[in-house]
Amino acid sequence: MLDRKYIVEHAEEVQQNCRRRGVEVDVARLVELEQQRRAKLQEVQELNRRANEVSKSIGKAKDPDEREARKAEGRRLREAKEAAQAEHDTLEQEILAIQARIPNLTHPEAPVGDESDSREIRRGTTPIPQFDFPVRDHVELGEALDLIDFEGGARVAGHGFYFLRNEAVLLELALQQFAVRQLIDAGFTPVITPDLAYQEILNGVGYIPRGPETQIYSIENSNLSLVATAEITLGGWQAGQVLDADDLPIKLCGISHCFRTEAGAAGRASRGLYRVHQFTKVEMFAFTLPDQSEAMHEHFCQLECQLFDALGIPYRVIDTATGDLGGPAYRKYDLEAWMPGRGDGGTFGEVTSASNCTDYQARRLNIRFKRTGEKGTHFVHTLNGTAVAISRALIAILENYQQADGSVIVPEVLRPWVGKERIERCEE
RNA sequence: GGAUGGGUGGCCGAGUGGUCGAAGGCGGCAGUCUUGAAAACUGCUGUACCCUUGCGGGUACCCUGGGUUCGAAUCCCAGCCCAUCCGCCA
Repeated sequence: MLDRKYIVEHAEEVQQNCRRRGVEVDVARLVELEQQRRAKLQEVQELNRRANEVSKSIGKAKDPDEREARKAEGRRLREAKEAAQAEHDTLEQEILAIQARIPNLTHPEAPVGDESDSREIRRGTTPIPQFDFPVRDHVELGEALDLIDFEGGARVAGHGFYFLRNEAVLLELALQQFAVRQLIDAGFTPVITPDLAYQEILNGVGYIPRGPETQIYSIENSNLSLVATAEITLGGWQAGQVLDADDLPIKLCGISHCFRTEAGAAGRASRGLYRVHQFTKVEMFAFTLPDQSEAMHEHFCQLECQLFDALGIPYRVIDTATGDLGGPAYRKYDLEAWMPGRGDGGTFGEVTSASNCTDYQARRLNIRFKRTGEKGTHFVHTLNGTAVAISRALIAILENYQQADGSVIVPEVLRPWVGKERIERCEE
């Protein structure tokens, strides 16, 4: 959510920003309603003030008649106040409905346009592999090597679920270990978070559970939902808190399961592990001072690159275009790994994403900071970035490291945890 | 699942109808003292919003939503959440 005052004072700029981000919102209408609301608020406050005055005077009134007259006066004022308050609240609701749809401001260097305008800003150190044999995709490899069981997953929980088996299990654990290790070294506090969160937390972070187009699984008869990412729980962790400026920035890396309904995603390039209903993810998250967030964003992107370079997976980094940023992000870098088995002859597929949400999430989650000795509070900035989304990382590893004989080499950095150099199945 | 007890300021914790935005403590800020620091002592110290060029003034907020009342942190109703104990269980 953007600051109301800022919207009113920069209506033209905000309207323009909405256009660029492909969101249709009537900012002028909000400004108009806000003016009405303020006038109404003054009316409410004035009536309240007078009613309070009357109430205080009742104790002093000696004469019973006088007393009754005062009471009647008080009653009348409170009723008038209630009426004005109701009008005010209606306005407030209308304003909020508009305000909630306004996306975050945008970094001036973010490319303007839709997905096709996103800008490639960098490549990984690993070159795209050339194969002199027919390339298999991860589904074939996973089946042949007995690593992934989609049929079993579907039997138990439906399409989009799967069993990881054998070395795939070791790879998942190794990826977690590897990522968490690197991040601890980079000063992150490792955290395993709940896999469920309250509605208000989801909303604060910017997810909308229980809508018709929701991506979120909700628990019946409760206001809990399964999280779609640890961003939700890590951001929610400090909801409603006032942090000490001296404690910032706070850098966390959280491991959680991620659940997504992927409603309406059928038919998209989503074979195998690419678009699943559950996966594990190691997520980076930071609470920072406002003037720290841009540097932290670069830091996140840097770390993601470092991880995928170390894994030996080719990738490119995308500076996401305005139309593709979603609501909360001020700027977003996506890291797209080369997936040789995807599409026709291989394509890049998104594996991580790092967003600077500035104070957009913090305002909804009500996370502020205070400088010692300074009056008042300010909203923190929040950032999130994927370290490793296991399912997609698995795709990239299996497909890039496949060999002519159908085996898959284990990335060197993961061998300590996987315990072998090569994944292969002996014919029985 | 059963039984209790709770949700009050940055934190802890008093407060059962007006004098309560709220005692006390911690933390923070300023000062006295000290070569400096610590300790001790003194004073100040919630948040949001509105009006005002400024000085300043006002309104709301004691989990949420209803209700009673001229007036509610305080009384009534409903809900949400948290904690502890017991049972069950990895």
